[in-house]
Amino acid sequence: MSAKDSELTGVKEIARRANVSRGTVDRVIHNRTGVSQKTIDIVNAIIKELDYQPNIFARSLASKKQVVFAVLIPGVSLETNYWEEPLLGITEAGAEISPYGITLKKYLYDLNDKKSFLEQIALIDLSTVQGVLLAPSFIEESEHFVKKLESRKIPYVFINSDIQGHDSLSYFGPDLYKSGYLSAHLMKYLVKEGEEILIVNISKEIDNQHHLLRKEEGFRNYFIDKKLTNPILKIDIKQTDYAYVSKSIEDVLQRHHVAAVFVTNSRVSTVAKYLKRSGAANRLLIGFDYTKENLAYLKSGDIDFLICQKPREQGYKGLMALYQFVVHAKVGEKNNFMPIDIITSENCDFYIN
Amino acid sequence: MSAKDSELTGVKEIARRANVSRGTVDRVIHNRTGVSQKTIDIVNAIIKELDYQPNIFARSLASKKQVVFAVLIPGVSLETNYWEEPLLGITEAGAEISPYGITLKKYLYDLNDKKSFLEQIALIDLSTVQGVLLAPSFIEESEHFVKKLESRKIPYVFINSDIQGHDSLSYFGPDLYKSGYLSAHLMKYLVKEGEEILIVNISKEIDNQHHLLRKEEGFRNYFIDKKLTNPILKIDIKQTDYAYVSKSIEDVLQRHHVAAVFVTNSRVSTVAKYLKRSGAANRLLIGFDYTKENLAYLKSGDIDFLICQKPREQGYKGLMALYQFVVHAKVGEKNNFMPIDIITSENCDFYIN
DNA sequence: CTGAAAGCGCTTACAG
DNA sequence: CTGAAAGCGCTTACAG
Repeated sequence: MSAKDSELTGVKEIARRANVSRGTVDRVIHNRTGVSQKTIDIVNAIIKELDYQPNIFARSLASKKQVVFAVLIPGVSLETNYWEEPLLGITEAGAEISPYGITLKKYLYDLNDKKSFLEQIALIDLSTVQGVLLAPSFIEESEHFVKKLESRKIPYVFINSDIQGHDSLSYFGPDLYKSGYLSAHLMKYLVKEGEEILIVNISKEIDNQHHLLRKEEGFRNYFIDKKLTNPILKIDIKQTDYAYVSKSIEDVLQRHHVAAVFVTNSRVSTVAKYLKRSGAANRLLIGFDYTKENLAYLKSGDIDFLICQKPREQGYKGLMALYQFVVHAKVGEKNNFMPIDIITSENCDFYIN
Repeated sequence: MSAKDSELTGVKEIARRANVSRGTVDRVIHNRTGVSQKTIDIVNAIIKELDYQPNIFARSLASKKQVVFAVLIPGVSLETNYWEEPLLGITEAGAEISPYGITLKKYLYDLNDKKSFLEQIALIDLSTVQGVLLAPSFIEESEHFVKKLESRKIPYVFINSDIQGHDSLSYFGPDLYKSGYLSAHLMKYLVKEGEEILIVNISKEIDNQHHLLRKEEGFRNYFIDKKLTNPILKIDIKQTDYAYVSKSIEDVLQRHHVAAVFVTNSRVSTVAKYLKRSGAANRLLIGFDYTKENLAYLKSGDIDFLICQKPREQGYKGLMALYQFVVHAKVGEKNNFMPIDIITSENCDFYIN
């Protein structure tokens, strides 16, 4: 009956048309070895002609293969609980896709310790992993790692910060440059002409590619673009403990009359603590991220603005993108910049990451 | 071999233990008729004991049933493109779950026309629908409709506004009361003691259960809670065209010295237009939603604050909740209140719904 | 009220 | 390099 035309799809039909067995079609579909080039070409032509879409239910049912994704991000540190949020998003997405046979393996490193990053990488058995979600905090080491992934054709997604020039599936995170630029825009409202502004980078690992520097660049360029004349000072603080940070800030403040401070990451609470204790809290203070400590200082008025970029959503969407690609062969946008939220003491109670 | 212990799961094992056929187990699982109570009890006991989780791949593969969800929301109207956003979120979620055999049928009604709501409902063939996502804009009519859904055991999810006391699967949308309350909190910063404030409700269909009134209530209660003495006026405008709205506002402004205006929905742009034209734009103005028109008036300074509540996310998450329930039998949170975003001319460029 | 058999669209050994 | 057969865990008729 011609009604059977509607069945003209699927592996069986491809096999029929190509005059081969279903097993051979399967081999071609999965690029397995042991098929003559001639057969490969014939089968592929038919696949294309039919616009064949595999039935993922049947596929998953038949191949009892588990899909494993490795997640490589910082753990929560003493100084900041920022990474709680991305992890929550990742866990949420993981729960959603677990019915489809996806398993997550989490590798948490210490943001203050490059060695721990390498250690965690060493723990990942790439032969058992179908995709990687990672925050490439240490540029050089990350580049080395993703090259290894590329050579094994394991897809990977960046979150939180990006490394250009690599073959990542996609990126979910802030537009670092723009978030610095927006911070400067806010700053403009807060300082008067000619008043001095201090940029503070706090991280044990500031090399010349560090993502904090992208924010700084955006910040500075706003002032250049708008032809503003405020002097901009900056310090790189390479220890993260309170004693060291406060000492560093103190040094600058003694020598300069600083009206406003811009801290390029979530460690702004450490600065707020110092300003408050030293009685210098009337200085304006802008920083990043909705951590517990930052929130407290925001509410007490010691931090004026926090810039937030949906850390939870970064994790959620990053993992989903990996899933869509690996399971459904769907490729989404490569660069996915999160909205830049401005949090003040007025709306912070209503903010959800 | 005892290694086979690991297979002790699935329909086959249940059937073996219950001494019945797999067909009978299937009947019990799906509450189909034609099984003796005794058999039902035995099988259910074993299901519970085994904590049986059906394999959704096998299920979908075997039962070629398509799942259809009906989506009942307002279409874009002349006065506001607000509903573009929820629809985008719904479409996005729909694309994600379409590989799992889910189809969407969209029924768009006119927010200004109760009749169109009923007409769209009449178009929905409930016998072909496994779930409904709806914005219950007209309370009474919605209640009638969801009662019908309940009697047919069709699950449904509310977005944008909620109706209490019904058996909805869940709600995704603003906490209306709180968004009014927050608006008042903002308002407090903007007006001086004793200055008059005007509340404006604009809708063709304001009955005494209308969701705009919940926002008004929140707004008023803030002033009561904080013991603020500002006189609060209010008008209900039951036509949405510019001529009518402007006339209504004009009437009030001539008789009262109003310092600030609070419009309880996205039609704030109509008010902004009037205030601007009449040269009264120095009055403070707060309203709702990130529509094209509102954005323009926000940028020009005629609207001071917009309250937004993630319309796209409402649609996306609402549909996903329906999917999780119908396909995976997963029940999520019942009440899902969206974050309340405050948009100003400063951060509006970075806001994404 | 119940069972036996076929089938959903793939993949996986195994045999050649 | 290729094919025939069995099987993944369910559901669907059909027969009784």
